[in-house]
Amino acid sequence: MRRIVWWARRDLRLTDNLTLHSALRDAASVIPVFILDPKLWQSRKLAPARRQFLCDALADLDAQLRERGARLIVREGEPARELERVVNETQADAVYFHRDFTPFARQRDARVIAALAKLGARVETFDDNYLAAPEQIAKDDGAPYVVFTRFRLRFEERVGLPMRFSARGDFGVPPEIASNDLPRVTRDPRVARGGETVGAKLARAFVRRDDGLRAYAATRNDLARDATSHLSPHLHFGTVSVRELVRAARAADAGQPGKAWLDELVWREFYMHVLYHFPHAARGAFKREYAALPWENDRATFAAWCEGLTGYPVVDAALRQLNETGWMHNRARMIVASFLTKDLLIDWRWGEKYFLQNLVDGDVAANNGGWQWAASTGTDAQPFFRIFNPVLQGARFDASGAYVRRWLPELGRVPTKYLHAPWTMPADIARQAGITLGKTYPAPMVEHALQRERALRLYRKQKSEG
DNA sequence: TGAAATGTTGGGGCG
DNA sequence: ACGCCCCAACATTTC
Repeated sequence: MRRIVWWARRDLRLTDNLTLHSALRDAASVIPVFILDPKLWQSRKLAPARRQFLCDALADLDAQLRERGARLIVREGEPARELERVVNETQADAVYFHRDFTPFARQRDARVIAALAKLGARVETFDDNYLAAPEQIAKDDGAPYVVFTRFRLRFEERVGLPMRFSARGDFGVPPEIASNDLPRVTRDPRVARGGETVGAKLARAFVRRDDGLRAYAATRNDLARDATSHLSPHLHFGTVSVRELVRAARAADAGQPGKAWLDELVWREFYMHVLYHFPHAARGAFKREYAALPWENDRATFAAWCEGLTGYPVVDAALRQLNETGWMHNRARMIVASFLTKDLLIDWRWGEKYFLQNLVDGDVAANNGGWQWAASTGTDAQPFFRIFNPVLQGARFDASGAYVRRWLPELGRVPTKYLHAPWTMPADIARQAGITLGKTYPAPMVEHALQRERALRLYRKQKSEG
């Protein structure tokens, strides 16, 4: 009787899961395993919000498996070694898992495949959490794409309406092997709940609601409304199926706004594609002429950015939102990234790392792509002279000031007119609003106009020197 | 998926 | 009536 280990990673769901579907099809007994890699799990830098979301997802997965008479085996340790053990203990014939394309994951999986080959266990991998495999999209000459609009054209040619893979079948009798308890953390109610059950509800609501998918193009930049889908952490951990999302969005026939949202999924594909084909981008600038930009990298300045103490309200509100909830509005991500790189002259990789550690949806490929876009070092990035003005961005995308007031209650009584530039407030109004710059709220740590000029000089010089 | 600088136009005030 | 200036509004160019 055939036993197959389903090594669950970033596919923590039963619905429309190609790997699970294949295991149930091929085996009389399927053993779901999740491995906590101490390299990630024990890292002190891993934000509680991320931990919490993953714990939710594992608990939900286990609960669903129990309804099917199975359970989730949780192990902690080096993946290759733990899988060897599981295979030995269960006498499994094969291990199935989906491909993950980050450099770290590819190395890890190569070790796993080598270790299992020695044991004589069959390994099969599947492409599950992207719509297209990285090899599937290429120019006519076989080269990978580096420009989004061309990538999208080819993507639309090659990727139709995705299939659905059922999880029909029997898991068989759960093996009597050791499992760690499900990891638990103290829940913070400000952090989004994880898990397939929540993800499915969120997806359904977003596609159906009038202010969801149908309004996306018009509302997505409104910081206070926060009308984006919030599905990114679910996409990262695979607690929703990206194929299911495409089917649902297409079925909703939401016109142009729906297409704008589907485009965001294509960006996700594009950034994975780029990282896969250009691994050097994981470590530094995709555009090599910007590999050695002389960043100032002042540690105290960076700390102020992290804590949301820059003195620019829209920037500070965004960082506080991140620190308190593990989430940041996408428009705000662009604003703070522009500010870190072009106003504070700090290496985008510092910000990239901070995001990856603290965002619940922190995803190597999308995060790297986004930061390189903002820093103008990436594929199809914004040109270096596009520099966001944090005051104007605040006024445009948080016109009512509700976003800033929500995350910076100390500015609650500042009139909207001055909210995004409190240093311009006349003394008597500041007194009435209870603001003493430098005390109740920081004075701006840099002058935007000045820093903009410095950034322009820096990039221009670097570009000419190659 | 910018912003600032610079250029152009046209209406109104004024001598 | 006319030229001149000012400047807001809009357009274009530049970074």
